[in-house]
Amino acid sequence: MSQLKQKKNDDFFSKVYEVTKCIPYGRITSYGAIARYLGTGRSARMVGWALNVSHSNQEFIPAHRVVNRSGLLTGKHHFGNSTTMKQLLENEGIIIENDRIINFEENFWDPGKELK
DNA sequence: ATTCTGACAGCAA
DNA sequence: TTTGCTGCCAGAA
Repeated sequence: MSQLKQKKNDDFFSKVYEVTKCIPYGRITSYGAIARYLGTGRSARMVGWALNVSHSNQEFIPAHRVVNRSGLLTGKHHFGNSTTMKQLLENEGIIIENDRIINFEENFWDPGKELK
């Protein structure tokens, strides 16, 4: 099955998926937090990139729980409809206004702190 | 092989 | 204060 194309366990991406899937219900985190947890440090962009390809993953990635450090739903447009991400988060008890999470710090979930 | 982009973050002016 | 530029790493053209 063309495993030749498969990288070595997706290394970086697999970690991003794992952490993202570990985000508890009603919790949210930031790209930088995940990137920092992965050890990539400031390459938070890669986290977003990984989530971008997360659609290729058969597993459901709660990418809607991942936002930028400002709590802004930057990638909402990637959920099909711009309102999908907002609906999902609100469904989990996250308060969103103007595509921004109001209780961001309250429900913030730090992988490096929670998972460790 | 080189160049550009990308769901960010940090720092400078 | 706000605005904008650079830096980060990895993948696609």
